[in-house]
Amino acid sequence: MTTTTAPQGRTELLRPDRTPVRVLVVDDEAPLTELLSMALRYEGWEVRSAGDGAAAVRAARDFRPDAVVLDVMLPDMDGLAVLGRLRREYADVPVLFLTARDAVEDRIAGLTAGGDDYVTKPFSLEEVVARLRGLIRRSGSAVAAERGESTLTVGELVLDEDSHEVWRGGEAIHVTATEFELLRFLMRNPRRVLSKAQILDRVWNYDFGGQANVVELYISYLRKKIDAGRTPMIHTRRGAGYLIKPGE
Amino acid sequence: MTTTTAPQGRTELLRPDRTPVRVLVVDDEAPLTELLSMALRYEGWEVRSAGDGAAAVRAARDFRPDAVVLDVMLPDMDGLAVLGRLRREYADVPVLFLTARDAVEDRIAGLTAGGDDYVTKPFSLEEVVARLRGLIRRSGSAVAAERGESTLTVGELVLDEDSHEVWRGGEAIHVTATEFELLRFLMRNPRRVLSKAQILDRVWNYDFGGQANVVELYISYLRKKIDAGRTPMIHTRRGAGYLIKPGE
DNA sequence: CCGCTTTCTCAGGGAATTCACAGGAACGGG
DNA sequence: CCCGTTCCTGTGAATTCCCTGAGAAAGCGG
Repeated sequence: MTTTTAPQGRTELLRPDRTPVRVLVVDDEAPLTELLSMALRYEGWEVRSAGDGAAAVRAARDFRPDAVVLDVMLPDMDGLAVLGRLRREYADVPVLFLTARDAVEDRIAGLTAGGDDYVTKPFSLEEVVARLRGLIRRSGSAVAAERGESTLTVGELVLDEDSHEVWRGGEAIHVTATEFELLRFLMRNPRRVLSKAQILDRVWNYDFGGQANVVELYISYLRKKIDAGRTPMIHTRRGAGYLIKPGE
Repeated sequence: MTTTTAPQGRTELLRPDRTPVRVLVVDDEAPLTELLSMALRYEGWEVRSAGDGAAAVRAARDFRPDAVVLDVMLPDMDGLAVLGRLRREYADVPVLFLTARDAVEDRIAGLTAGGDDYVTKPFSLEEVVARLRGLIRRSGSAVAAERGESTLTVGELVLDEDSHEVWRGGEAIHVTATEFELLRFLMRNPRRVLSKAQILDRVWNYDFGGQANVVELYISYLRKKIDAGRTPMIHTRRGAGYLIKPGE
């Protein structure tokens, strides 16, 4: 697990009064709450967590979160009931739902109606963070410290989180879903070495049980697409990890 | 699964004093009220809700809505009675009726004579939002922040929300009701990936319990009509969803 | 009531993607 | 310069994801 602490500067989100964005995490599986809290704090956000619906409602009342991460399955009450309660006293807070993959079809119906969003378990932290950022950005409860629209830029490399498109120097590059998430993670941490363990933690689902060399493999894929011929932007720091930076 | 929909700026409606449009939702089924409120708030509107006729009249009195969504079947009094009361003290407010599909069509016909409109249950959120927009726009109680008329345009593709007509580069294209709503949703979010779940949520009726691959099917239909031969505007982002954008 | 349109399910086929494995290359310490 | 370690990448197989034809069911207009 990751232990770094510095938040990303580039697209940092802040509340209008320049204090950190506040996020409430509601899930009954403690390890998961822990994992999420760490990842969100890493974003520079203030995090509070609750293990059941009642606690969630209480927490919301005095914490006044800017966004909520809510497991649809809770021990005491249905996630939907919690949602109802939250919305009653706190109408506009955007919610990111967590749900089991196979529950999607039926229970999710209507959840994303209000502009909310959801992620299926098991998820990757990058996914959760990206979605949450989107929700907060769009809810208008936060102010983008810099107007970054929905794109990340590193040198001549541009990645659009809305359209899932990538360009290098104007030329469009096709990337697969996994490649996209890996590249997004790299680009959100330009010039910073990311270890393979860190990458696995953030980009792959938290229950991924495969070989650690998938990271090497996908770095290799990305290089073929991003760096092919040109001056390399993706660099290896032997024994440490990988980093991306502008090519010259 | 991806991204959420963002509030559409393009055709945003505001009151003459630049405050948000106000909508009163009257229905006795709480989950439905919830769903509607979420979707309407997401449009940037201010929403108040009431569970029965008496509450509705009371709410209208101090909320002064610009439009009302009114279930024709209410526990305490007939929707018609509510309408009467509302109209007595608040003559011009446009009303969108909600009615069961098999309800007597002629009674409704009379109701909508005055420029009101109705939607049958179960409805899709896209449908309700579109109708409500139409009502508000026509009632003159709101001012279009930008003059968007009633058409959506993406590249050479034009969709008229009033007449339900579609053209690509001048050539008229016939689309069915479902195809129209899907296309409208895509066009309201150009260049943004919409997940199949999101599309199901907004375009299909809220009680649709079918296979998620209807979305694939209807995308396929639309492509045959919109993209046939020409440069494609509808794109698949494998593992993420679909998006529409100008074809060059 | 009949025929046409529209909506939707089902299932097969095809293609893109993910991932394991393994041999070879590159690196760095001694 | 040698050797162990770390990293790179080709091959191929399994899996997932997507597309679409065929046809049943439901709706609509006359």
